[in-house]
Amino acid sequence: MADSKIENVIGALALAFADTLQRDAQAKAPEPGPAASAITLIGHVPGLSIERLRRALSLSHSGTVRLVDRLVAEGLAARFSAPDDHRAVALRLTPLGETTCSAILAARQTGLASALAVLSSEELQEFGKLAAKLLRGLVSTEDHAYRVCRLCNYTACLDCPVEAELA
Amino acid sequence: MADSKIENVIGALALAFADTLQRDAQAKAPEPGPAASAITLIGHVPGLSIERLRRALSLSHSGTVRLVDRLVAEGLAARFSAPDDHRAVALRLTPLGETTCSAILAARQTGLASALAVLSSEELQEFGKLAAKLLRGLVSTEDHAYRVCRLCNYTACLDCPVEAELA
DNA sequence: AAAAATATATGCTCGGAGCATATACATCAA
DNA sequence: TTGATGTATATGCTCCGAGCATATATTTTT
Repeated sequence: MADSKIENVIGALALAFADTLQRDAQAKAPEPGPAASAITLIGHVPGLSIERLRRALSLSHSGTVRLVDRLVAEGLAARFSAPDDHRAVALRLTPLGETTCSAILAARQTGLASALAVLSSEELQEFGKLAAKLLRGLVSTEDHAYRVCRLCNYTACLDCPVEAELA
Repeated sequence: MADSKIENVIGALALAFADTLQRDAQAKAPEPGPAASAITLIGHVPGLSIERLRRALSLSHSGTVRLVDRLVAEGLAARFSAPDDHRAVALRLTPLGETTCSAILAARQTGLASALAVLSSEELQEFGKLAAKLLRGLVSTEDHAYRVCRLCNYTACLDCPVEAELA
């Protein structure tokens, strides 16, 4: 099999996976777009600032502020003043936000698992090993790491290759 | 390695790959969003109708019509009446559109190749084999196939697993 | 031939996203 | 301490893509 063909197949698979991942996640979010990622990120990093969120989501500053406005209006998140830097906002999920976050992660997990079900256990292990190697090669900065892991279920990702690469 | 962790890693990798893929592709397109996919799809399927394009891009009808309006206004595509169905529009790329299409595919290819460079040749073969198996399991309808392959370089994808699955 | 379905086009409105700007706080220099 | 610069957040303004509802043309079905 020629390399260019392999690259094509991998690219198509990545698009397909990312599509279903985002579709499943967004279906449980209050609105389409980056809201689902914002919720899971805040859920994983309580006290996250708007600026870090902005970089993780690759949005403009005002876009991020408005997104947070909407999340707060929906009762999913709340603003606190950051203890260490009084300019910054510390974002946290409300109990309702936590529930939504769990629903998003569960939906994402279900979709992924069913897409991977065609692989045998050995194949899944092998695929995961190579995926981890690729992931380590991709992530360089902390901002990029937040971006890549924006829909991850962190409780399931102890010993994450992204963290390993940054450390 | 627990399955849930493997799924997490694979999901993150898919997001990361899809991100760079779309970023690289959109950088060569006249506008962000689905324009890059529209151009490569029309490039691969000359005579494509707006309705098929709509389904491949998961847009509304009016959104697709307006997108095509813009592509035509930019001189990248042209509308013809379809020979078999006089209701339908047959879309084709102009020479300028072909150039843009090639640039998009080349940028996508470059980004993918560099992301995959950390794998050895054997690992790449193995990863591609498993990716092809996953892809075959994912694609069911022809519309979905167009969607999955919306940024593929079709000339590099002879004997594509998606086509194999549909046949 | 009439009715239903399909493909495209367009007026209208909504809402998310960015730009420019304003304010508050932090940090560094003198 | 004070002043200057940089950083974090907020908001008025505008633009533009996206969907809804509707209209028209063509094909298919009855």
